[in-house]
Amino acid sequence: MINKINRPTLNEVAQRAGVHVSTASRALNKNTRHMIGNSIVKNIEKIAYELNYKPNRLAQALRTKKSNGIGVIVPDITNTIFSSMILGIEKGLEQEGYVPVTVNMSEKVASSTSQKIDLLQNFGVDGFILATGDQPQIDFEEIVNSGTPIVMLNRSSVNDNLPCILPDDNEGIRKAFQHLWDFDHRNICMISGPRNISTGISRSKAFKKISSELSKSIGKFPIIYASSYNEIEGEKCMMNILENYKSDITGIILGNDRLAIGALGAIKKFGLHCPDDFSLVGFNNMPLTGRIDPPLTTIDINPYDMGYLAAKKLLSLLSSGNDELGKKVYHPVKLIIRSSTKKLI
Amino acid sequence: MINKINRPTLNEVAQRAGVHVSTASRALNKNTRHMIGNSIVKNIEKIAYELNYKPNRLAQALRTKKSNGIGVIVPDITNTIFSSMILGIEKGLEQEGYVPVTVNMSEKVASSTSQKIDLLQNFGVDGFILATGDQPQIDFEEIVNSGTPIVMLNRSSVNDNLPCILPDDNEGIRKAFQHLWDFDHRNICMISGPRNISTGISRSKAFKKISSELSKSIGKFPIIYASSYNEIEGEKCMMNILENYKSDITGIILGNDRLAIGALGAIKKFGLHCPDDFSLVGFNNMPLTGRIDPPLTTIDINPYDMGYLAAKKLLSLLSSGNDELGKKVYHPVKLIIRSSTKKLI
DNA sequence: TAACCTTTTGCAAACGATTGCATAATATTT
DNA sequence: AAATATTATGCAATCGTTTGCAAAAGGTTA
Repeated sequence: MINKINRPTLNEVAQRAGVHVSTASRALNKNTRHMIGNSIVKNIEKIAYELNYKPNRLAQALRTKKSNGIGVIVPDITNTIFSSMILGIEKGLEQEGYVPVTVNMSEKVASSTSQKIDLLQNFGVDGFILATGDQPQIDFEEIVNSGTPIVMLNRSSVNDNLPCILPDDNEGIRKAFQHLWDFDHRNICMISGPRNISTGISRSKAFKKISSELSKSIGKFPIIYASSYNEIEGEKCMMNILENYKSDITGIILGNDRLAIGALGAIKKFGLHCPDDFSLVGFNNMPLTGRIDPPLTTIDINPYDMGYLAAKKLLSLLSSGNDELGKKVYHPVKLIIRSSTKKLI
Repeated sequence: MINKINRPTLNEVAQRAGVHVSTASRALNKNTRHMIGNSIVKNIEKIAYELNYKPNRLAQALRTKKSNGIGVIVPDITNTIFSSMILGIEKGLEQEGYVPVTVNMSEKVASSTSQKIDLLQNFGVDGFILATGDQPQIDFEEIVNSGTPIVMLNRSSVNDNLPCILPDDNEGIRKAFQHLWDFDHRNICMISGPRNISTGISRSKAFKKISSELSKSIGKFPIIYASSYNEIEGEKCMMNILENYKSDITGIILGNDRLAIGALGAIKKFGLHCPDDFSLVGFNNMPLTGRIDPPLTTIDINPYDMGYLAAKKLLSLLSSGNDELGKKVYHPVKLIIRSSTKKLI
């Protein structure tokens, strides 16, 4: 019923130029242009331009098995961390003519991730960037089981056989911890993200490692695990601390900023004050964290750059097949000191 | 060099079943299944399942000129308003097997929007949802100039010949205004979004209309235009008010929440207080606006629902060709009263 | 001038599905 | 039983590109 636009085809261009379609194809393609006589190339180019000819990517993809599309899977597009990553990916891909095709995992679980991968494969994507947040034990390489290259973003692969771009959680937690330590805090606790999410695991692990290194047995360093990465959980966990550890704890490192925002709420509700009573350090440096009360000290992970890097890594995999950038890249993080931390008096 | 997975083709399925590929095609297609003998259909289905056959969408799209992809263009994916819309779109499309292919406009301008449209058309998308933020005078219908249906989201079309889903800006501003009025504010000003963005235009227009209706010449109702929708501009505009209108103005309606957050910063810097000295009403109900200091009174536009609606509208256009839902849909908005507004003493 | 390269172009087969048309097989009517 | 209608299947073209191979045209060498 709805008839689509009749974009000019290569055939039409060829006919106007009085040549065979294959000649036109070669003339318009950088790698085969040299096979065709110079004046003919010029003529075909002129006609293609006049007709505003654009190759049909579907037909190209079908023939060449190369779609110039990259499948991107993120857990939640409304989380600015991930949307910034997508922006970086888009930027990184566009120079080579690739386009990200993004799908969202929102509420669904493991089984559905492979469905999404399936869907994207049916669209003929040339590669994947997976920033899924779920259990690290799923082996995506097996799911894709083909030569289609994969880059993991913001999470590591199950048996380290896929390249990945990760925030340097270890350094981030170290900087957060050191910052509190420098402010004379000795009883520092962590409200960590869930144990079934890769960053939840790595950040709490880093906390354990660094606290044991730095403390030399002075101080207490409990970890409380939130069951998900949101404000409500942050508030709940902070309540727990206020009720059980109140007398000791003065410094708190949060698994991400959303937990920190929730914790801030709990402190306020309890009639206490940040940073006077508690110093808090978040993670991620989400937008607006500098605008809340108090402006949050946090770890900046630069998700845009991470996305950009992931794109570049994937492109290098696509062109060369081998990955010059190394398997695992820990992306540097920065401590952003604002007003939620204070020197202990 | 990289060899893609050999997904089973329809031909393979057909061969195993001992039938011709066309028979297999018809057997697997709902609309043609009745043409094929029952036992053969069963057998083909069984084999297709065993081989995990999935049709190659590229080939399908090439043949049928229907890709099941919907092109979505948004101005900024990192803005939660738009990412929520995308989520809604995704949800709305998925029941019919359509998938959104989203591209971002970020820094680029008009000329580039048509480039993106071009790109998406080369991917063979069946329809467009355009949530671009730029000048309303661009006629997208002309750019697409074909039967490909378009739905505008969050902005209206140049000559009202495209269906669109818009937040009910008029109602939103009315509710904001009425709320301040009920709190005895009589000198109410607006810090509006830029004049070259559709919501900037419609919201300031609504403010003018409602202020003149409601005031009966009591009070002052100036409008200040921000040059873009961000915190820095909000701060700048608020500074302007603090310096020039300080003595009169007590209520302020902001073009969006980001402007409101900036304004809040300016008030603090000036040593004044919200809501004691100024009552502020934002627009959009962005995440976290309930967590800042003070929690922001704002207008909720429910971008997820808007995206969902846009998807449904597009689907109805695709299937029937005519748009039962009406050309222009104003999506209802809600006043969310928090703590940035206060009764004038 | 014959023999042999090079360079330039066209032919036709792919890629993996869909679909109008023809035909074979079966069922129904007369 | 013949004629006709119905149902089930196969054939082959098609969508718009790309690409291996063949062939033609022109140039060089002996």
